[in-house]
Amino acid sequence: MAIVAEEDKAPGGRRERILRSTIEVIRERGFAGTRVSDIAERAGTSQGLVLYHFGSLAQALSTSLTLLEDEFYTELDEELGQADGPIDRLWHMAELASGYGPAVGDWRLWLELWARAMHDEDARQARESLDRRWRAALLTVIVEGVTAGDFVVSDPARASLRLSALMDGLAIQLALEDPGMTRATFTDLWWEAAVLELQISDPKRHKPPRKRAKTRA
Amino acid sequence: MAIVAEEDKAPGGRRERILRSTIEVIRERGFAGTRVSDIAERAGTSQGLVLYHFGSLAQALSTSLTLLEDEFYTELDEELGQADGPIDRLWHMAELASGYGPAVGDWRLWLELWARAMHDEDARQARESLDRRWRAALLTVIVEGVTAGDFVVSDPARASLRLSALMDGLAIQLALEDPGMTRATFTDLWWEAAVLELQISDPKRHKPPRKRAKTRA
DNA sequence: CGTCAAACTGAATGACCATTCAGATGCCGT
DNA sequence: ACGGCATCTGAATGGTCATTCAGTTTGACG
Repeated sequence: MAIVAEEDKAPGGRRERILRSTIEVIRERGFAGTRVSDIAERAGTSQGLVLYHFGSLAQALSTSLTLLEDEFYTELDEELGQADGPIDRLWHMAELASGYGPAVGDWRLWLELWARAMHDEDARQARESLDRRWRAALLTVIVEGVTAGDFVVSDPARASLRLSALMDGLAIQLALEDPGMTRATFTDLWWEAAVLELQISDPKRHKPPRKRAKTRA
Repeated sequence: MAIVAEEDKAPGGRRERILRSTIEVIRERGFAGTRVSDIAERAGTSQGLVLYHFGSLAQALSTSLTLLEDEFYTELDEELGQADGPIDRLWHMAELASGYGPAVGDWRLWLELWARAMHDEDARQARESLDRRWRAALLTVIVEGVTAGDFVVSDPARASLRLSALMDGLAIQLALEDPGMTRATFTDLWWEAAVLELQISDPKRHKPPRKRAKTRA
């Protein structure tokens, strides 16, 4: 009889489980604080297996980054698909970024990634790719809105660059739990800037009701 | 005859020298990559001395943070004292942040600090204090400008929060050497946002000539 | 000079960890 | 039932540090 721990629910088997655990540990302890033994313990396996699958801790860390990218992309597409119309989609992005989903708004992980990107090539690429993707999504929404006549901007690229930078900046305070910064303040401040920057003429439909509240892992 | 290495120019003796070296090493290798031996080597002393003065690596790291704070404050006051009038002062802050001076615009160090702040109490306090100070300075300038009639803002606190967040966000790209982000773009994008946010009516005196170009350490 | 404390050194010491390894254990095809 | 391969384990192994320590140098002060 094969012994199957009840934790083994997730598809993908042990290997993927280890990757997920790796991300969780990084989130909690940071890249620098992540040990092979932490990962193994979290995944419910032996240290040996982690190394068996990934060869080294460094490899395990960077492989987990690509899993993170996948989840980011998936979440982004999925969530943006639900909104219709530029204004709605823009609002949805603000919510996502404020920590709504499991991957996109996971700012503690983001801070870790930024710091690591300065010293590690894989991290550098991962963050650049993630960032590019996010900014592209924002740009798309903006262009869409301009076409539809909802937004008025002279330079959409500039606007998306600035609005995404603003998000990052606000996110730092959010991640660091700065007194005076909450998810609500985050979306509030950002949305106000967006309204200004994009000259949103009809921002009446501001706060559509939230949908699900679950958070994976 | 006392042997004085020519490096010993800096006042404050060995102890302070070690702290400076510590900051330099953190800047280059990050908190996680900083070893006692790196610090000792950089400072031209033995490992033993580092521990003699600070007791532990962790203590050396956090003590160096307070030196960093001091330099930050000094630089900020000094630089802001040079500008006159709110618009000028605001522009000066943009320049400072873009990496003009040695401490304030040292964004790689900032990213390191943010990441460490999530796991280390001393770092958390240092960054919060630094951040508070910076935002307070910005707020002061804004209020000054409102009083003088140069700016028009309904909520100065909100404005300063948003403008400093934007700086942080742009700074990330600068620190990470994102293609398409330079010091010039940084000040450009930020200034444009400031003009919009503060309704600067007379932004004619945009780019006063730079002064000195030297960089400490 | 001589003494004493502070500053300083460099060679142990020992802890912590990634990595290796010798071997279980399960599984699949025959 | 059996060979063979992938998966998996836990106990070594060894390297990399922070930290300790026994002792040397320096400088101030009598």
